Amino acid sequence: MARTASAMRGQILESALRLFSVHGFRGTSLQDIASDAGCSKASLLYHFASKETILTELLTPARDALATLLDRVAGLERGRLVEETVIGYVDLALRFRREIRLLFEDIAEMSCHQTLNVLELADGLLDALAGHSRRAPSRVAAWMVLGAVFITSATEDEVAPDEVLRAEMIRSALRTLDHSPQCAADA
Amino acid sequence: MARTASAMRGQILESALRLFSVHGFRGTSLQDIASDAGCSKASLLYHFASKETILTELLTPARDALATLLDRVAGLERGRLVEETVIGYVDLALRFRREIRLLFEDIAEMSCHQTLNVLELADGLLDALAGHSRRAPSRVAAWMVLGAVFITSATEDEVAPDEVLRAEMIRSALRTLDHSPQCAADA
DNA sequence: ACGGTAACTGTCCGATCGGTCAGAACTGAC
DNA sequence: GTCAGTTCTGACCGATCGGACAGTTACCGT
Repeated sequence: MARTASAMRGQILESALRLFSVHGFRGTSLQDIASDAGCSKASLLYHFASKETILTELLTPARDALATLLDRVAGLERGRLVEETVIGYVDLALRFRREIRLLFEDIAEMSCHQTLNVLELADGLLDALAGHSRRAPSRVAAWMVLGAVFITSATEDEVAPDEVLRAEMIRSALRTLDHSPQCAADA
Repeated sequence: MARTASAMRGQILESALRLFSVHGFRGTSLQDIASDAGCSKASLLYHFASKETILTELLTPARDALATLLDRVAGLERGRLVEETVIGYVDLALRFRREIRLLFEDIAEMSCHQTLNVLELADGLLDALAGHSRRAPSRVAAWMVLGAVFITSATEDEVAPDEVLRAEMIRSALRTLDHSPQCAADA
């Protein structure tokens, strides 16, 4: 074939991003990418030094964009700081959706394929968090609480002692859901 | 050796959970688990039918606990529903921390080891979201927003059109941070 | 003491992976 | 047409993985 270098490179990156975001980095082989991109595995390694080089090249734009955002808000006073950061972060996350998805590797795959059908449970949890509401704001907020608690509890660095962490997570979650607590502090 | 069956099984599960939560499922080999548990790889497969069986057995308690929670809150009226669900979910997440961590596989590993030092950026983002505050409530809320936006934007099912999603994410995030918006709707 | 059974292991296997390499196929400049 | 240089590929390699299996060891009821 011998197309121009940049064309094949672009095709490879596109295929890689798509496959990575579905099956994860480890779950996608060079052969998978090659088949999808319509070239040989050896051709991949002609254009990219290694599998990891492909990943790096895919994530670099998102990384740079985040760095730029942090630079931009660095000098702001506290009032504007939080707001600008939030807006910028949300925009970034939406722009680099597939890149974020690939970071999750195979959480989704693992959840689906397993004997334990976690998906159904997640749906139930989501529904309860949204107070059975089907309105978009409630659903979005429910998703956010789901993710927030999930990630925060997986945090490695000790943000706070467990008791404080628990109390703050509950309060923040109820705030996220715009739910005025009735007796949030009970066990 | 021939210890009692349950003792070796327990040791294997313990080693597996620890290694999975650090290096991820795919990133941990049966040999790794065997070495850590102090037995042969063949011994693993005597106690467990396959690698995946180990994973299933590890996740089952968390799955069951979540199912129990959903059952318990199923009949509640809306006022109590949200609150009980949030508290129950937070407690579950903290109780099954390591299980959750293993679901993330190697996000952490990927972030660290790469040329792009994402960790430093994440710290910066966290700091900005917390409005430079070092107080625990602010830090926890910042972590929650970080995770919330991250996961919500990775969502596959269309919760809402992108514009709605964006607006709701921003509003919810600011609510989570207990930040009264000054002009949250601007671009 | 002995035989059955549960616990355990060394060794091997096929599959798959990321990566190498020599050379074929194609291109554009002259 | 020729030829240098780029692009691409089939075939191969070593490593590693999950798993199979026959055989060994330790335990225990009788």
